[in-house]
Amino acid sequence: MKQAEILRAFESFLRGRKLKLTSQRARIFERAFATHEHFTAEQLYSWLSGEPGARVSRATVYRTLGMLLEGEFMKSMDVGRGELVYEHVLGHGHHDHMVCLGCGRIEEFHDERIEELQLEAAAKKGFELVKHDHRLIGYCKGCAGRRRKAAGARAAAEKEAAGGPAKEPPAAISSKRIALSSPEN
Amino acid sequence: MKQAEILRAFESFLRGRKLKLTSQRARIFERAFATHEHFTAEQLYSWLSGEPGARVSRATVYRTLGMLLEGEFMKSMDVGRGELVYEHVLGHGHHDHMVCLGCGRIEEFHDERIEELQLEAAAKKGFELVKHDHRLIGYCKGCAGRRRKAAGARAAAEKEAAGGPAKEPPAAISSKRIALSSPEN
DNA sequence: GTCGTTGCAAAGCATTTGCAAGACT
DNA sequence: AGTCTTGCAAATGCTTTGCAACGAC
Repeated sequence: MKQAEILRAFESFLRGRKLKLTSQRARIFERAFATHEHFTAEQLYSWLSGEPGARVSRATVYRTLGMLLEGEFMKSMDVGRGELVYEHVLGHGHHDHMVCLGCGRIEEFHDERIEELQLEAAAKKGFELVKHDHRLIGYCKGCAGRRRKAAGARAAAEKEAAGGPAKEPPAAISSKRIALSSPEN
Repeated sequence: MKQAEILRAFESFLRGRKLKLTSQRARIFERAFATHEHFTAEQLYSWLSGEPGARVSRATVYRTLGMLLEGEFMKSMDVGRGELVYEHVLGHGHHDHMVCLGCGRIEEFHDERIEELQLEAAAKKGFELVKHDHRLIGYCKGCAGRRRKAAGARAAAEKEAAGGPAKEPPAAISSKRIALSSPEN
C-alpha cells in the first residue's frame, strides 16, 4: 500500500503550485484512492458525506478532482452516460474500457497490438497522437447470459400465448444523453 | 446523389411510426445531409436559422436529430468537447475518428485489423459487443507542423532573450468540460 | 494581514420536456 | 374531432464559478 507515498506526491504537486494539502483535499484524495473501481464525482461526494469527518462540499470535490487530473493522479473518462467517470492511476498500466449496458460495470482490457495499429494509423495521416479513447460497449458476461435466458423465456412465452411480440427489456442503465457512437460492432 | 432516395427512406421510417415528414423535418434532414462534415446540433440550428424557409426551433432540431439517430440515418459521437457531433451515414462505411486539438477538425480512419482485435478482446472476456467508440486525439498534419514551427521559434527567442521559459500555446479548441480520457498514447 | 480555501448558491451549457397553440387528415 | 407537431420557456443534470466568510502562515 503505497497510498501514503502517493499522498505525499500529491502534496508536493500542490506545493509546487503554492497550494496546500488541506484536510478536505486529503479526505477526497484518500477516498478516491481507497477504491479500485471507477466512480463518478457524485458518488465520491456521497461517500464522503456518509463518512464522519470534515464536511466536504460538492464544489470542493470537483475542484480537487480537477487538481488530481492535472497532476495525473487520476484519469477521467466519458462512458457515454452524461457524467464523467474517474479512476486513479495506481497499479493500473494503460488500458482501455469495456462498458456494460446492462449493469454499468466497467472492465478493462489492453492489447498492445491495437496500440501499435493506432500509432500506425496516426502516422499514415501525419497525425501527431497525444492520447486516445477506446471503449467497447455491450454486455458483460453475466448480463449477456441473463439476456440470453430472458430472450429464451420470452420466445417460449410467445409460443405459448401466441400473442403480440414481446419487446426487448430496456437496458437497465438509464442514460438521458446517449453519447455512444460508432456503428454496431 | 441519392439524397432524395434516402429522404424517402426517412419518410417511410417516420410513417412506420405514425409520424409525418413535416417541412421542418425535411429541412433539417436536407441540411444535415448537405454536408459531409461533422457538425453539432447548434451548428445545424444556426445554419437553418440563416437560411430562408420555415423557422425551425432548437427543440425541433434536437427532436429530429433524435429520430435520425434512431433510424440510423445519422450517427452521433462525443469528441470530448461537451457536445455531440453528428454525421450522416451516406457513403461512409464504418470508421473511427481522429480529433485535432488544434483546429477541431475530425478525420476518419479505419483499420480492419483493429476491428478484429476488438472482437478478440471482447470474446476473451465473454463480453457481448454491441458497438465501440474509438478516437485518436492529437494534432492533425497541418496543426502539428505549425506547432513544430512555433516551438522552434520559441526556442530561438528564448536563446536570444535568455529570459524565463515560454509557455506552450494553449490548444485553440476551448473545452470547458474536458472529457478526454486515456493516458498519453 | 495576506493568500489560498471553502461552502453556498447561482450560473453555465447542451439537451430534454411540459404545455398550449397550430396543422393535417 | 383527433392526432401529431411545433415553439417557447422552463426544467434537467453535470459541472463550474462568484463571492463572502475562513483559516493558516
